[in-house]
Amino acid sequence: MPATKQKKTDVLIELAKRRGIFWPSYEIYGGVKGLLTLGNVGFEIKRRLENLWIKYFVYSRNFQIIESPVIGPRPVYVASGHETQFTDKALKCEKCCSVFRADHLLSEVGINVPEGASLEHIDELVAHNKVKCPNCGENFSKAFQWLLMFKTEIGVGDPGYLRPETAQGIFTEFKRLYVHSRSSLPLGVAQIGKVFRNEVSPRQGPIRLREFTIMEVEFFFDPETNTGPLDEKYLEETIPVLTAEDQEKGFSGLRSVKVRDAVEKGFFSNNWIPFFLVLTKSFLKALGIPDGSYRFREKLPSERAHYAKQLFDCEVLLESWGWTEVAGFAYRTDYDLSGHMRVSGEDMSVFISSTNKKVVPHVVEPSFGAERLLYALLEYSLKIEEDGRIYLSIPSYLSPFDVSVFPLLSKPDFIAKAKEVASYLSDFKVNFDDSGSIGRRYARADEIGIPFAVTIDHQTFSDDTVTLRFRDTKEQKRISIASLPTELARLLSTPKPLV
RNA sequence: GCGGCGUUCGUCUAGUCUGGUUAGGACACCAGCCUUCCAAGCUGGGGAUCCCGGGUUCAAAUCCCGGACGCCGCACCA
Repeated sequence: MPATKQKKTDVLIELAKRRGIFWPSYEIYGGVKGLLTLGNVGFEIKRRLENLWIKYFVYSRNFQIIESPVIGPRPVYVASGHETQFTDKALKCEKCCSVFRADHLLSEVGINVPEGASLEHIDELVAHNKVKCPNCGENFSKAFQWLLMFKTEIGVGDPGYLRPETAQGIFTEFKRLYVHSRSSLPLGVAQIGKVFRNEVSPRQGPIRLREFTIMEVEFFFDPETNTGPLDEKYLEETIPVLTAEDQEKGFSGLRSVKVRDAVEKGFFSNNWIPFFLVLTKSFLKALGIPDGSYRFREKLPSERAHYAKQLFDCEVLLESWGWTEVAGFAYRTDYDLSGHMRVSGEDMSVFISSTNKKVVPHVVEPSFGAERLLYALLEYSLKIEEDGRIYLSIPSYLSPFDVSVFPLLSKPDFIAKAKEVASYLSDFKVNFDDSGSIGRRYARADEIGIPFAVTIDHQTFSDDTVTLRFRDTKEQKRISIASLPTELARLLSTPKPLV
């Protein structure tokens, strides 16, 4: 089948394996669902995507950014509510091995399971009511915890968990972080790192992973005094929204909402959420994800995480997986800090001088999935032309190399000169390639999205000029070697956030 | 986890139904020649535990059983 007729997803997954963007991990042992290895190319694109996120969500707001441990002791996830909320009690049939959620199964046969019922209590209910497997009618083995967090042991015998979100590593350090920001609110603290979720049955290839990278900000504020930004430029922005109300009426598209109107109508539970939505809009633009291809969907009460009072997902439209969550925006109120106060006994409240009150700060959390954004970026940059040419039209500042340097001919004098130019450009990440023909080298570079190519040709030897080729148009211009650094720096500069 | 379908060089695949040569091809890759700008050509080369384990058979990529992984539905997705 010609590439032009194939699904983008298939072309992209094939390209990803072939050229070192990403592939399933542990293939020599048969592979493990939901685990992915990023190759040389994928690693660099993801790292640049993370750096761009930091520029937008950390540096531009003067937030802190920290790195906390991946492993947490059990009390952290007792306080956060994950140990009870992120766990299901399950029953497994002794004969056919079907697994059921205990509370769902028992309530289906008319038995009410109290919140937080122990495993022993569930076993008693099953035995007393003679509940059998609905598949084959056999007995169940003892009820067990179906834990969506990966459990581990710290030292000998101390239970711990791999974090399912980076947030708790910020909440637990809040007292110190607050001091570091001169004991003042509002305060934003960001973190980028791996998180772990033991999904029952991950599907959707690179989209649903058991281990992935979260980029998130915990934004602490006093709901009484820090009511959110009100500058004109921000209020005049529009954002694509699908409201809970629309969804209940069966509407599934998006509507463009002016921030000022939504704020005046009190649509958002606080004014920081729309601020982060507008910032996200400008971030997605910098990733090359076009308007109309993403929306902010308000989650229905039944879909919300246990900690969230209001929750929006940012969803990007993908060819194979439809509207796909790439970011979440949660109003976590004082749920987490209060939880840690209760369990640890530490006071997490702060004193607000203007109101003369002690408050536990409230939190708004924008949280992004890096691998999903990477995938969306790749899918939207993948171009498949009629003649079979495949290239990634990645924004220059996110590409895996800054520039290629090629000799026009694979002859010693051309190669030596090309190496000299490559080393002159050592402030950039250079892809040097002298194998095959020049056309082949351009094609290879285009395929992984390298935006510019410098070619040493015959004229170079007489006047120290080279050709500079542009990936998307294949056009070339002649430029002196001496002016390359300045010109490349200009072409590779990153855009700035809208707000 | 359940049901259906699938898994063969780096990639895509032929072969499997109907067991029987050194598992064939295309593209990619490497070396050399050629080459004054877009995957050209010529010559040569390296590449496959046929997903894994077990069984049937004189003989298994091929048939049977179990498992892993993938896709599609169901369930699950704080």
